[in-house]
Amino acid sequence: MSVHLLQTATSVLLKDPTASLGDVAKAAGVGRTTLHKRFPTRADLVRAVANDALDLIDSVACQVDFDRDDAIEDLITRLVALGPRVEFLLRFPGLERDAELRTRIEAMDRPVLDLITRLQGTRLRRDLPAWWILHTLYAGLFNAWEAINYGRLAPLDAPRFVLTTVFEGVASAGAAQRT
Amino acid sequence: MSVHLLQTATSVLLKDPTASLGDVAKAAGVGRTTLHKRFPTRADLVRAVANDALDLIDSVACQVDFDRDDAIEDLITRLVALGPRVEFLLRFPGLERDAELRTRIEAMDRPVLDLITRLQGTRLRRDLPAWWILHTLYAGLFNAWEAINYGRLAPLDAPRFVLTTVFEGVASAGAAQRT
DNA sequence: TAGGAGGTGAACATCCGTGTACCGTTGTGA
DNA sequence: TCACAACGGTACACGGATGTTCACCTCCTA
Repeated sequence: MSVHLLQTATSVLLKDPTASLGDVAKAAGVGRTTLHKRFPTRADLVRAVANDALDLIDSVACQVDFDRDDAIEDLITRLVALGPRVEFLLRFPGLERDAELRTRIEAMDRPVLDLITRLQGTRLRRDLPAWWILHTLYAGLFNAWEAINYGRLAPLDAPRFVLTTVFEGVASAGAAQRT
Repeated sequence: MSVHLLQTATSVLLKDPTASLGDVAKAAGVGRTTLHKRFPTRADLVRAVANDALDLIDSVACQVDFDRDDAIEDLITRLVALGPRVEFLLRFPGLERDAELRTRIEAMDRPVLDLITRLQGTRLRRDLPAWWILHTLYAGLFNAWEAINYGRLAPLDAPRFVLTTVFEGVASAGAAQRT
C-alpha cells in the first residue's frame, strides 16, 4: 500500500507543511514505526513524495505530443486532473533546496518552455518572456486545484477555466484593449 | 526599529515558514530575548507580521477610488509595489486558522470582489465567476513578486506584465480564439 | 507446522525550538 | 552623577518531534 501512503502524505503535508510524522502515519492508517521503516527520515519521506509527483508528471508528459500546436491544451487538461499530488511539488516550501529534485523540476519545465518559445511565433504573444508564460500556466493550475479543493469549482469545469483565463484573459472580448 | 524587525521577519518566514525564532532574530540583527520581549510567542509574531501586511494593504486600498472603472489597474499597480510583505499574507500556511485574520482578509477582498462583479457588466467577462477573476489577479501578483525576488523581472516592468497577462491573456492578439 | 516477512505498539534516548529568568552593558535624561 | 529603560547574552526548564530498539502479532508459504 505504498502508493496510498504517499498520496496521504501528500495531502497531509500540503495542508500543513509542519505536520508531524505521527500525524502522517495516523492519517495513512499506519503505525509510525512502519512509516520510519519505509522512510527512515522526514527528508526521505518528503523526497519520496516529490519524486512520486515527478513520476506522475513524467507519465503524463510522455503521452503529450509536444510537436502539435495544441499540446499546451492537452498538457493543461491532463495536469489539472492530477490535482494535489502535483500541487505539492510546486508549493511545498524548501523543496528546491534539494539539488536532485531541482534538476528534475528543471527537466520537467524544459519541454514546456521549448513549446512555448516555439508557439510564440504563432499562437502566443511575443511581448512576454517564455518563463513568464510558463509561470502563468502554473498559476492557473494552482487556482484550479485550490478551488476544487475548497469545493468551489467542479473538476470537469477546471480545464476550461484555466485555458480560457490563461489564453484569453479575464477582460471581456468586446471591451476596448487596455493601453 | 520595530518596522524593520517586522519586514525582516516577513522575508525570513516567507522563505522558510519553519524558520526558528533564533533565525528571525539573527536575520534582524537582534537578540532572541529582545524578540521575545516584543512578541512573547511565535504566534504573536506571525500575527503581527500578518496584521502589518493588512495595515499596508489598507493604507493602499484607501487611496484607490473603487468607483472608477480603472480601479483595478490602479490597485494592482500599487499592490505590486508592496512586494513580499503582502505575499506573506496570502502564502503563509495556516494563517487562515486565525479567526481574526480570516475576517480581515475577507474584509480586504470584499471591495475588490464588488468591483469585479460591477465590471463584469462591461469590461470583464461574465462567463467566469468573480472569485475566479480575483484569484487570477492574486496569482498574477504572486508571479510578479516571485520573479522580482529571483531577479528575473524588473520591478518597473511588473505592473505591465501582470495587467497584460491577467486582462488579455498570453495568446497573441491575432491568433484564432480557442474553442 | 515451522519459519520468515511485514506490520504494530510501547518504551527510550535525543535533539531542537520555545519560553523564562537573571545579569551585565549601554545610553539617555533628570 | 544617578536612575531608569532598553537591549543583548547566558543559562535553564519544558515539550514535542524524531529516530531507534524490542517484543509481539499475523499472514503467507515451504
